Amino acid sequence: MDVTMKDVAKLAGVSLSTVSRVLNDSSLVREETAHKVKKAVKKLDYQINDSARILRTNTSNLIGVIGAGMERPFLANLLKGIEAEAREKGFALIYGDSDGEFEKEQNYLNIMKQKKIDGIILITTNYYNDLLNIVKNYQIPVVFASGYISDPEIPCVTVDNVAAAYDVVDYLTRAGHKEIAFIKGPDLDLLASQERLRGVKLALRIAQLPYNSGRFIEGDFTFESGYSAAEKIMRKFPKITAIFAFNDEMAVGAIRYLKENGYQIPDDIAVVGFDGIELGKYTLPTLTTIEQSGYQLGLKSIELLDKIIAEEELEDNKVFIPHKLVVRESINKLSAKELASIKNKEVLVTNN
Amino acid sequence: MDVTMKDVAKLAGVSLSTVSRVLNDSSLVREETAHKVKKAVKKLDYQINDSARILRTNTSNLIGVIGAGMERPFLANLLKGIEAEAREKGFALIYGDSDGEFEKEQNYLNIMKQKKIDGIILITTNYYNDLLNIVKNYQIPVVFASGYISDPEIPCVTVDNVAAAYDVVDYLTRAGHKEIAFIKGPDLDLLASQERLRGVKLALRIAQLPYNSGRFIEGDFTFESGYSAAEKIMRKFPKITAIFAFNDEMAVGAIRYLKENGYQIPDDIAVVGFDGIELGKYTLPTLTTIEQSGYQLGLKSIELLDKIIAEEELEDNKVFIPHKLVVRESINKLSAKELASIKNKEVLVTNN
DNA sequence: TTGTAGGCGTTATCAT
DNA sequence: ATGATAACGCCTACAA
Repeated sequence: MDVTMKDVAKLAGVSLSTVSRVLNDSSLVREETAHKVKKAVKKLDYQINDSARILRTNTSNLIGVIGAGMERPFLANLLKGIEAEAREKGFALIYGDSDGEFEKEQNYLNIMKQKKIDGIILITTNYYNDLLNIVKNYQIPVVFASGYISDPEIPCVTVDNVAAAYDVVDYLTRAGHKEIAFIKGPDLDLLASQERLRGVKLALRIAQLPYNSGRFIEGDFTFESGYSAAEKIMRKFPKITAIFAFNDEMAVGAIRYLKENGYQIPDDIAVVGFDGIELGKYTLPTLTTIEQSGYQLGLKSIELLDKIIAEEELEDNKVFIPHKLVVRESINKLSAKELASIKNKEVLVTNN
Repeated sequence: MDVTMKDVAKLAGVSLSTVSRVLNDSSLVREETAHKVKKAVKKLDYQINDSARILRTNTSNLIGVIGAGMERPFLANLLKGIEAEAREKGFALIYGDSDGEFEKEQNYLNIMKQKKIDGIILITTNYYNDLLNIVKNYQIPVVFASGYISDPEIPCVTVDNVAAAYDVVDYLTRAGHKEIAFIKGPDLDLLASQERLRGVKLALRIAQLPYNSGRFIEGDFTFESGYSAAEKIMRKFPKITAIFAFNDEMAVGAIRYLKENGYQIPDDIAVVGFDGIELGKYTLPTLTTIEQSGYQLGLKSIELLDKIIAEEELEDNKVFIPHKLVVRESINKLSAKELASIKNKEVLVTNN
């Protein structure tokens, strides 16, 4: 078997407890003794047995992450942010993908509980309401990182999807677009996509444009679904002048369809995405989009979770990360005057 | 504290060992007793304490994954494949990103050892030689999933990078391209990028074209590096007719530069990528590339690792996943006759 | 078929 | 300042 504290104690000529004290930097140990122990640790290349420690202390320095569709660039960066900040704070990560299925989510929740995780980050949108109950029951610190959770007990970190979607439509209408179609996310997505929908509706109402549910085509956040949604849109609504896709991949898929079929972007059709993934800077035309940082989202999620685990007082358990509309080639820019009218507009959208 | 086996035993009116037997489906337990126990388990919502089990059995059903740059679409899919197959086989995942830094890799290796992982998957290319030594020392089953490892003791799963890169250049030369430039990976990447380089050199030699190291521009697998590499290439080698980028993102970055500067693709410049990420089907022009499945790569890696953990006899500890050259709009297709000359060619490249 | 008891490697509570 | 000892929750001989 592996080297244990016992071996270290023997080599250093001290007792088990002393070794333990040294390893946990207890102050009540003579420097000389500590030195002996450390030497023995190094010599034997001793590694602590985490299971034994966890069994005894009931704290694991382990954070569980349950996600879905994490191969999407935005979410891949989210995971990267989570990992980096977790490492920084001394946590290791248990990672599971739920494919958006409730059963798998439950399953991972159980596994993670069995491993005595200190906290959990949920990046999942379909059955979050059902999850909420389980999670509350489990009494494990949790942070949602996939949208706004209205339950006041549940901490979450997210972009302000309503405001961001509002900004997009607001910009488009001020640029003169009256006939806009939308590629929304899956109806199963109860968070981000629904929130963006609300932002869109709000902006349409303010601009006194009609809300026509037929113009919202369902996609699933893939290139392919953006492509085929664009096809549907142009067939059903040939008079459309702008398309707002609820993520960048769908927007890129739509652009491919449009260009393939002879539409000029932005002159015939303006296209806007959401997320601000790197790709958007390298398409032709480059992609106008809502820029938000997945990495930042991940980082903030761990930060919040860490505070909850440490039982610190929270300022707020709802955290928003910044976003901004980045206007690139896929839409026509507003004139300076038109732009000013936006800058001065009153804040119409609040965070709920 | 949580519910333990003791509580279950008491409620079911049996002893601890009986409960343990039931939970591990030992055959030596009366069905009736088993039923009682299971009822108690359900009633109390008992969850095993994994740390205690691991401490006792010294096996964790935990697999460690150390990667770098996992936000790249190909690698994100690799992780997805790993996760799916690991779950299928009853493993949970500990995931760590090394940023390609040796120190972080070492660090995670230690952490994972402390957690008594059953095996480890390494997706890292920079210092793999240094890692090898540590890993061998640790005596933990390992699989490399990022390139061919020549050390016969070390299992790995990978695409045949040499053959694939050869295929690309072979196709280009037969299509008449004599002036080809390359966007390679980081020189620090000691695996995939180096192997592709070898495939390229081989094909150039066979085609009796000169090898000119100046025509290999270093990139880092990002869009941005592809863009700026293309810029360098066109400035230094205006007579170039084809660019082969060692991954799809760099190819897309290059395409953006070329189109932005008035080059027609493929007529002025042909462009080929590597990986076959989904995006390549939606660019304009669509991207010619080597298609390999990251998901499949992940799946096979776990499959192999699982066999090693179970101490099954291996057919081979070097596993190759399939690849194929997918010709899309970014290069001109070969005529049927030219194509035939490839199909009939003798296999010039072997797997080492 | 079931129960008893010892031990996995730590930490924490007592003494000393 | 250090050491002996009892848990933590589980598995597994061995005994019954």
